[in-house]
Amino acid sequence: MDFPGEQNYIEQLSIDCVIFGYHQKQLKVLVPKLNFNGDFYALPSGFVIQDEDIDAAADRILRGRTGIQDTYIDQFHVFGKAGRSNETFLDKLLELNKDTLGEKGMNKKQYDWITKRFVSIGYYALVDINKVIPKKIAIDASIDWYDVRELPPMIMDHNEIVAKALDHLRINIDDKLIAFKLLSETFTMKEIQELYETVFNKPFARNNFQKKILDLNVLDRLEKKFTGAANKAPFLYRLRG
Amino acid sequence: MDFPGEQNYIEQLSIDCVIFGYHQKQLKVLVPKLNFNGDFYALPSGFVIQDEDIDAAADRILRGRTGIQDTYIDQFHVFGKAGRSNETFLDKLLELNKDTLGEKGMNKKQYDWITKRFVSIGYYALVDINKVIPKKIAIDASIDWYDVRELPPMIMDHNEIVAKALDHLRINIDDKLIAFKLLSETFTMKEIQELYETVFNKPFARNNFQKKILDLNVLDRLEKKFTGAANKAPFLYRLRG
DNA sequence: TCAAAAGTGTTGGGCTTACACCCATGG
DNA sequence: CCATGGGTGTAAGCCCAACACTTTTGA
Repeated sequence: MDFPGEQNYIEQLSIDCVIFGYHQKQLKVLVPKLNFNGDFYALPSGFVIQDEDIDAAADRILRGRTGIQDTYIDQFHVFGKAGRSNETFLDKLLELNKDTLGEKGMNKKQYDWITKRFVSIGYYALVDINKVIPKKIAIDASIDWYDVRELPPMIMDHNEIVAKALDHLRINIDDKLIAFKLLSETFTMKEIQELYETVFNKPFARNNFQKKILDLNVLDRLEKKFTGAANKAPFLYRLRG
Repeated sequence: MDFPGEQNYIEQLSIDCVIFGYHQKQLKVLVPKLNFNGDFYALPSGFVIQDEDIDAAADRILRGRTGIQDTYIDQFHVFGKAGRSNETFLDKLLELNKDTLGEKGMNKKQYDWITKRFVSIGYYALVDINKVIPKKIAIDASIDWYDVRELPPMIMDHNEIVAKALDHLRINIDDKLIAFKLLSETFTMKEIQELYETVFNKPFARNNFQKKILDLNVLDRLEKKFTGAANKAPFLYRLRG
């Protein structure tokens, strides 16, 4: 969430980003907490500048919180119910922040702008969580990775947006070869499998899974990875190209 | 395309509808021609009223040109390139309609509103072409069904929008059981097959196709259809439920 | 009785799934 | 040499594509 200030944005149109990461068998979503009294969590969001492609706006929002670009990001759904507005949450926020609001610098004009009914384009991005140093922007009190199954209650319909993003991730993970975007540059077969098992919340047979992934013909097999464990060392792989 | 007049619409946000019909082995799209000098074709479009769901807006636009509601309609993509504006086409239109423009009633304020950069949500709908009597609205000179492969050049990126809608129709036709929406209430297996062959532009084996469709378990077999032809009469089917 | 088109059966190949076995590794 | 976990092979079953055959219809 951005306070629009004097920026030349398209009105009543926003972009919400569901940024997925993966770490220790958990699928994670990057969620900032707003820098106000009260526990307000909101997806990384923003608006579209007048002379900016919507995809570029989504990239910009992603980059603002992660520093990442050139990863997978795609629109997946438009959220446009009639009553879809920041007003409810913002009034609650204002109520809890009467005293400090002057400092934070939201004026009446901004309030009117931001509390209109909004149509939001949902984007989801997949990032290598190790490459990301989450960045707070002005309105963030904190920004952290949360397990997709243990998200805090977020403002508006943001929890639904994540649920729908996860649906689309599942649908597209095989067709668009996007799973690898969640892993480091090199990874073992077991790591891919655990990622799949996390995303789909079900086990896969080890041998058949390996066959399926290798049959995609998009991985290069690299050297073995010696961990020191008393067992056969797994190969490392890397996405080709 | 609608001239916004005094309506309370969301600015810079439009909805474009690709309305598919099917007739005589042709997949058709409903395209109005604008009531101005010059050959301006544009998809049925409109804007979102402030207190209206975007889905309701799409329904309203569909209903306005077809009278149809309660059919399949769904958003499929947002078109939001930075330079996406009516200005180029509208200036050409104005140039060709200098003399009559006063009558048509577009004023400067409306011109400014309509020529801004627009983000458009693409919807596609599937209708039973026999149930539709295409309706001209004020700005239409005519409205007709065109073979999806022989569309006239349309304004802005509308030809691309149709191409993308067709992609989504192909992707969803099996999963969402939407093909039947393009047929009359009762139909023969051959008619379904011809529809599929038209949509995918390739032949299907008759016996295997029948098996596949019946295995969906969504059709009721009705009485036979006697056409008077000197051959076995095919069964009629109807979508169950 | 015949041609045309609809309905149904059957076979083979490819892909997925389940089970089994072998191999590398460090203690 | 053993436990552990990784890599690979194989057979069964399912799905889909191709071919074949039968049935119905009106001339």
